[in-house]
Amino acid sequence: MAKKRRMTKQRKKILEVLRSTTSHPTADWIYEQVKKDIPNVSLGTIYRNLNVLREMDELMELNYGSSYSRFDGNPENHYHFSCLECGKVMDVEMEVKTEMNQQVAEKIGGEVESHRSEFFGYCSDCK
Amino acid sequence: MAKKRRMTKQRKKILEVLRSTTSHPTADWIYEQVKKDIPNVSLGTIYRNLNVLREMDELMELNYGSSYSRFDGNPENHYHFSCLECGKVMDVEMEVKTEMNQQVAEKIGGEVESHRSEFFGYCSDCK
DNA sequence: ATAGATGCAAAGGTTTTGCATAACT
DNA sequence: AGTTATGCAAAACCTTTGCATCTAT
Repeated sequence: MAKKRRMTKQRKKILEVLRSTTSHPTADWIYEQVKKDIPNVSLGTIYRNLNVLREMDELMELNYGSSYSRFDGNPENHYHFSCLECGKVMDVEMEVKTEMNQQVAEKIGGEVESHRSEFFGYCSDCK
Repeated sequence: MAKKRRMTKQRKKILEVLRSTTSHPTADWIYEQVKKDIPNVSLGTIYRNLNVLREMDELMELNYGSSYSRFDGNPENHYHFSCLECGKVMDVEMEVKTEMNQQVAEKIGGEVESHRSEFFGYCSDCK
């Protein structure tokens, strides 16, 4: 059976930070924000909680190209756009094409639960 | 101007390994294969060449979730399926929906050059 | 001849972990 | 009380890099 989860002040604050931005922050940025409230929080705690929260489907982990992950506090499935110039990652407000899942399931002869898409190009500032 | 590239035996062998499989191998797996022919090849050379080959658009780098990259010797844009049970990554033989790029460009007010999609679920062996 | 590539080993940056202690429920 | 989480620091992990040497063109 699943483990019981406690809502510690660290975990609560991490979620709060994630929910209050649409900037898809890195673990380190989250660490810096949480430290403002809980000065002696450790990076290990940030990583442990990000993993727990991902298992709880409270966030999405993104990793496109860069050597570090970014985290998205919006657990609803949605698409992302990544600027090739400035590296910014933004949400795309477009409905997810779930019908593609069925098409792929037929192609591979398996079951498809979800998909993710990332778009690459130049944002309005950089183009 | 772009650098001149040499076709060393290491680079040639790495490409050969990549082209001869559809298994989306890791750098380490490629290293093991190349070592069979060139026993004293170094991992650094594998990584350097994978980066060069990516710049030359001879391969695609994939990084979904896991902590290490996988490489795809098929440089044509195509979709991938990743099995949540066994971790296998396979190509999806379906045409890329390029019309989505334009839709996203309008949403974000920028330019979109490409997109990639990964489908998640259970393959025919695991479902 | 010479710019580009290699091998080796060390360094790099991100993420995970062991352990003793603290704190939710 | 009991078990889950934290802080700290060390370790793990994948990838990159410096440097002397080699090699493709």
